[in-house]
Amino acid sequence: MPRPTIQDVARAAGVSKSTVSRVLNGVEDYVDANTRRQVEKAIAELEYRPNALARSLITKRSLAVGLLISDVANAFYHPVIHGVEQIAIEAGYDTFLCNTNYEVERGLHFIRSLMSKNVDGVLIMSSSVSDEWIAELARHNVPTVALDWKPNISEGPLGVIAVDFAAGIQQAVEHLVNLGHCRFVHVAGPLNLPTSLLRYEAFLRALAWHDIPAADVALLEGNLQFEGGQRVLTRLLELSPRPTAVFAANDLTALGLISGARERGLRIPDDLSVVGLDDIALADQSSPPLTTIRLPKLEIGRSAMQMLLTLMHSDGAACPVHEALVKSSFVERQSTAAPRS
Amino acid sequence: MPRPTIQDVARAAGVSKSTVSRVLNGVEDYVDANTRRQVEKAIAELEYRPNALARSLITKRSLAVGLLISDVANAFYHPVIHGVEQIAIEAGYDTFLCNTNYEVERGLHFIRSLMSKNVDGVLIMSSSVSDEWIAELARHNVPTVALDWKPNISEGPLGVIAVDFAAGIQQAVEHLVNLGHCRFVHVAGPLNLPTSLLRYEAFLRALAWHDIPAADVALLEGNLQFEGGQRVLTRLLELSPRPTAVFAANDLTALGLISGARERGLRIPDDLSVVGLDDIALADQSSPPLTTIRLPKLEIGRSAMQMLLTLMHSDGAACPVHEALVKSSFVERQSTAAPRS
DNA sequence: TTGTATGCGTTATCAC
DNA sequence: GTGATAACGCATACAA
Repeated sequence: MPRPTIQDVARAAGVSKSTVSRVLNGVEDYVDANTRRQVEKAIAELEYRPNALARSLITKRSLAVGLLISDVANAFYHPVIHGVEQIAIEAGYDTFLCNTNYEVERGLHFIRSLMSKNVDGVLIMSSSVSDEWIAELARHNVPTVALDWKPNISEGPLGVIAVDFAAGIQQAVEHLVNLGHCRFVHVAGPLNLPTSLLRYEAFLRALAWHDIPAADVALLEGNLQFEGGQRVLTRLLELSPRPTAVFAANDLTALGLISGARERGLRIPDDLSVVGLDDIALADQSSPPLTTIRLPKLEIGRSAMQMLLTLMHSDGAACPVHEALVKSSFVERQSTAAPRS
Repeated sequence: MPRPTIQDVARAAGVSKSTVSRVLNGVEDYVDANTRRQVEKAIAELEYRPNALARSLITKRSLAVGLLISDVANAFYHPVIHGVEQIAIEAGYDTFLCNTNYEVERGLHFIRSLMSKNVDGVLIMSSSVSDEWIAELARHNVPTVALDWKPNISEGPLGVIAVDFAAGIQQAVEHLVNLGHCRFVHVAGPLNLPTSLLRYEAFLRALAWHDIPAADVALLEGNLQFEGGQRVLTRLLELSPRPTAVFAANDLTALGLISGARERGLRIPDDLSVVGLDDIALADQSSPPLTTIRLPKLEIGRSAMQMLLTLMHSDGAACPVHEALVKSSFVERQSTAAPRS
């Protein structure tokens, strides 16, 4: 037996489809109390549920949004996802979670799939935003909010959650310099991502402020993942002179570095100070607990979804690109100490 | 400008909708090579993408499946999700990932939402499967595969991935007994879940095999989460006589126990041996690395999706409930040792 | 207050 | 090979 349709309900209640439709969406549309009860009874008995496809085919809205992230296994996204879902559920929206797996191609596939399913908006919380994604969405006028993306468009249903890394990085650098460090490395994310360079430059600026020249800071490329950190440690050890402090583009990389260091018998923080970025849950459970720069992850998720709601509801009005700024802050734990030498 | 429809393409190519539809789904349906190129050109120029809603409204298939899990933040699910997506993508299916947040109500909401979106099947990889969910899906004939669920129905488009905990638990118990332990605790998941009792009973049976009476093994209730493990440690310490070894229902709980123990100055494994279950990625990065029982997580995801494909394609044929068994195995690391006393 | 008719964007069943 | 035309399940303008 196939699922009952609105027609079946109408028959069972002895009314027409439109009447059923009215009690279904019944806001202000007056329908007689008696017939309403008839219809509700029929709905309950048949366990009727409206077909969301048919409905959104005609209303042009699906009460659903897409949420793209790079990797569910990356703990950074967990509070973000949670924050998004909090607001979404409150507002009656379903969220489709899509794992891009750090692949541009995969993300594009999801975006097309989401659009073909008429989602009302898309959240791109992936650290590896592709301009191509945004372009595709903008061209089709789909409300979109992206995390940490430099808008090169100034108009449309677009929003950006910008992260002010500078503040936290400043404090971290001050901390390291005060400890007496003077040879640094930055292990960046993939260098083709704009955000990778932004973090690196903020690091350089903060160091310059303390009269440390760019020449004293090496740059290595990681992949924002744990095993990337492990791997890159080998190359870090080949650096000469050996750096005493490393700033990783994210906590996962930092934890990978620590793990790799331990395997080689190095002691953290005595032989190497490590600073991460994100402050994922793991950061203070690791050993040693990770000194890091905290991003307000739950808030990022919440305000992104909030902003998306605004965009979706300000239907069509040609608005400028929305922007929100969230701040970072420094968290001192035990993966940093004065250099030994 | 709204998204172009099949009609727009037809006009642009100077043909009818039907022809466009043919090249779209073009299997072996003969369409003149010339007109085909005309149509493809128009499609490319308009960047036309078929509306998945309208399509599945008539085909009754959406090429999408729902994937319910308890919590994206629980690392156990990451390889499972990955495995599901591997097979799904291969087969051309999209997956909708839904976070039940360990709440029955939320899961039910998702299931209804998925059904109303005409998903072709549902995967319930949540550790807290509700019979109500399965009933709802079965009643509407939606192909479903559940993890670790005791079927009380014998027919329908249903599949079960059963986990053989016994083997791994046996080995773990043997390991502990050989070390000289004789006073045990089990920190279970929520006791209203059937799977919680199954693990507990398997533990008791394995101990009985070594002539350890049920009286010597205490039972505490956790919640399968890290902080639950931390919390329950307090109650563990109040036990008298103090147990020397604890078997946790999952790794998260075990890691929470270890974290709680460390806070109170206990040393693991000297003061307390801890065995987990799952073997999540974190397990061998923790300190000390966690002795645990490994579940083949990727395989669980892969075979679940594989089974779902089978169910979805064996359309309507009244088949018995499919069942697959995956095995557990013991992994010795460093959170277990001989008791001190 | 309720019913009828039309259309959303597809695929499917016919004719041609 | 190709083009009308009828569904699919629903919402909605309009008529009653």
